Amino acid sequence: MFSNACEYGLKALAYIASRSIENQRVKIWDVSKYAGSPAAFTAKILGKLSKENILNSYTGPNGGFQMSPDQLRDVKVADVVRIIDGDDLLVKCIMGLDGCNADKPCPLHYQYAGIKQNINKMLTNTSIYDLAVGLNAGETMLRREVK
Amino acid sequence: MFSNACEYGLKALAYIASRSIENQRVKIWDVSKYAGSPAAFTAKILGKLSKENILNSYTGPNGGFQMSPDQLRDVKVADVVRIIDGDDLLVKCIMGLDGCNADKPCPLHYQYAGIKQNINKMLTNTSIYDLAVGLNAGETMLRREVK
DNA sequence: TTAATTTAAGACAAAATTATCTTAAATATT
DNA sequence: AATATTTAAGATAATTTTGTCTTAAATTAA
Repeated sequence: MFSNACEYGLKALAYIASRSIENQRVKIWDVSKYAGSPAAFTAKILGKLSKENILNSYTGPNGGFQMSPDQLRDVKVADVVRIIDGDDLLVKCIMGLDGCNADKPCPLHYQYAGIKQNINKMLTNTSIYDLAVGLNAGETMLRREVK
Repeated sequence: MFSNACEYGLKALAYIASRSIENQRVKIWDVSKYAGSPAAFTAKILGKLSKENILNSYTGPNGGFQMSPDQLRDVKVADVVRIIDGDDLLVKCIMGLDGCNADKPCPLHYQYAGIKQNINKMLTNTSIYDLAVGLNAGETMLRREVK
């Protein structure tokens, strides 16, 4: 479904958002620790997302990563998936048939059509903020336990 | 969703099944041509599937690939996906959270639960035969046009 | 201005995936 | 038996993904 990079990116953002809601800026080691993702690799992913205005990064002491209220409000899971994995998951035919549609369907087209629609809904309707609130409420988690 | 290898495998099987229904055995070049997949790579995938009794292969003149009536009846898309891609798609957490469940859910758990269930249904309820009948009826296709 | 902290950027490397090519084995036909 | 046909198996290679390491740049504080 998602690539490792995308999973890391979403988990990192969920954590950063959960702290941003509390007006906290977090460092890459914190992110790595709480999201359970390799620090250097996650840093590279966050750099890419930062360039795309998904979150903000700051160098120097008191630096780190943070999401603005605007970003918390606007960024959807779909935006992150598109940046990291491209839009295959949102648009591609499940059998890889180029130009698959209701007129020229692949053999799985109709079985998959509803699922694809629901995946699109999930990705476009869920914001990073939505991922974060459950974390802060202790209702959801990013890893089994924090070392 | 599926790997390239899995897409090739499913398309190849759909074509082989469509010919097997007509009691025809097909050669790898035919498969490659009609499924639009690289021949040598597809052959390797079919070799693996053949070992797992998804279809039968025959060497020599009049050789090729064919599915038996039993295989046509019994083989589900899920079987093929499991052999080629493993069972991640059927069981894994969308965020990669180890041990994600309703008690310890990842932030996307509830949004994804229904989708995951529907993916499982699609894969376990659809047989390779189902993929083939639409092809023979001219209702579905495996590639834009055959060169 | 110097030193410490933190992310940025890119080189480097390991592993997985995708793909091709060559040789071997099996089978059928003559 | 010899030959042609076809898949099997494994070597090889290219590409992508995953991941680390080093150095640079930015920022803060003393």
